[in-house]
Amino acid sequence: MNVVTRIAPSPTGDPHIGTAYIGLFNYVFAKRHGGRFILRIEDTDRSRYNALSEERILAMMDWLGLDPDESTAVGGPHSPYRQSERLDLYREHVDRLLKEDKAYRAFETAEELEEMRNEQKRKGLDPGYDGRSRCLSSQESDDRAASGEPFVVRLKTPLDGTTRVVDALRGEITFDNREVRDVVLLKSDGYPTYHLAAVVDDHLMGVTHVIRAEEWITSTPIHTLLYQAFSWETPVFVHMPLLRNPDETRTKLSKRKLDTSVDSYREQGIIPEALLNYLALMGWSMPDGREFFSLQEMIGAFSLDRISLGAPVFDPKKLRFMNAKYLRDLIPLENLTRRVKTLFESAGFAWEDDDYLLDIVDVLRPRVETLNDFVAHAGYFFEDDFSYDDQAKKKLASGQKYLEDLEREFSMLEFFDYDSVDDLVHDYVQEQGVGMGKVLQPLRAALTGRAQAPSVTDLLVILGKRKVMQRIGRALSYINAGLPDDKPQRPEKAKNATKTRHEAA
RNA sequence: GGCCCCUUCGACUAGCGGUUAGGUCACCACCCUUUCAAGGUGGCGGCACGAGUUCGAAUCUCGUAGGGGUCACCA
Repeated sequence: MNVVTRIAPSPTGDPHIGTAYIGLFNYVFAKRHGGRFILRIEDTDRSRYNALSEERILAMMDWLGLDPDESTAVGGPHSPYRQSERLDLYREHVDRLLKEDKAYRAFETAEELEEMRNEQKRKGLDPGYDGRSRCLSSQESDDRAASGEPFVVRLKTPLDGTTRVVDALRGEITFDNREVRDVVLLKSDGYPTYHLAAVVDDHLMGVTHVIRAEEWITSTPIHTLLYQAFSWETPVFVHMPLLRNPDETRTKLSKRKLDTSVDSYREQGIIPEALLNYLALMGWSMPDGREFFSLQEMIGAFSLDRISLGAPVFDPKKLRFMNAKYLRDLIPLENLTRRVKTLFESAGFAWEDDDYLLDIVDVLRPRVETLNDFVAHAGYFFEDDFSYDDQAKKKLASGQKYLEDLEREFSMLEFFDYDSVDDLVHDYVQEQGVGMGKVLQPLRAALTGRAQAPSVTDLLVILGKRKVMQRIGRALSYINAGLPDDKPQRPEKAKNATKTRHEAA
């Protein structure tokens, strides 16, 4: 079987985590079977339509590396891939259902429907369209439509019996047809609803496997009935468990409870490899239990029977952990440095030699969780006029003598390579007869303005003799000036703080 | 509320009749250590409940409870 899957996002706002999640599984399933993966834009809701959204969804997929074989961007044999451009197709199919008496026009206004629901509520009945327009004669229906009266087209669902749907993960699910309402297929504005558009497009585009979120299970009988009405073969339905909010409610992922925008994770410095890997773990596991694997490895090992049906809670903490693991262990240094370089550039950092970056990234990577952390931690590698934080000041206060000695010692050191520097420092500490920390912590503070930073030897070597001498000198004059408080007491804003920081230098 | 789906440590999960119920995150302790990390070792902690099937159930069946989804001219 030639497998075809699709993802059908609605362009209504920020690219959603859930779209990435379902996209991943559709992509992987298709690739696993040598099939095609389609991205179709479901823009049939004009009221929620967001013009920028489609582009951002495409960009998200591109960033994740889930490249569709067919889409609004790359085209394909079933163009167009934007539902708003396929209106004639839906109209055509609705006409067919109308002609075959499998659907009917309904002329109720929004107010009438509202009233109907209120009455149902009063009587304690289940709410839902009661089929009141079913009995309209075709003559009356045609006349009223011809006269320009607005109408919708509804599916004529069976009044009794059951509809069986098969979910590949759950088996057969049976619905009583009385539970299935005469849903709207075509809205009064001429746009199709999801039900009609998805079924028509999935069929026309040759979709063989519909992998979507669990929330669609209860509308699957509608789709099954539609396939039957058209005498089309139904695709295989696979309903993935719904991602849940990390709070106590356990409701489906919502932007009010969690940041669900993929763009936002990207901006935070989460890398696509990590996000994809984390999402893969939501409901699926590798046969060998490995938790870290690439998209390619997932494709190589994927099977539906390893999907678990429990509702997975999206845990940003573990996502960050996985991201950190990728940054420190899994991404090759050169590759990582390329990505960090861009961020350093936009942070306004300047450097002469890219090898400098390689060293910085190398020592910083065990200490970061996101790409952005590199920028937050690397300032002192690029700026000489940094301020000293409170802890650093304390270290400096107790280190004047050592810094003076080391300034002298370093100045006499001819080769500033790792071994020479390391030997010098160790010899010096030894001859002082004190703990390493006594000496190295003030030195670290002098070099970085912080009490927490990478190994001092690494810092010395990476910064190089010139900067080391300059920074020790600067720290000594700062100590001599009595460690002035470089933070203004006045509660004014950042502008002043920056200015004062420079003055402190 | 009706209907539908789901149920193993706090979270993600392995398990597919016989296991001291395994791993990962988080948390805690210890080790390493010039700080912070990283790393190493260990710990805490779970089969929702009740019947039944079986020599034997986390695993199969039924029921109960709990959670979620869905009941739009939104997807």
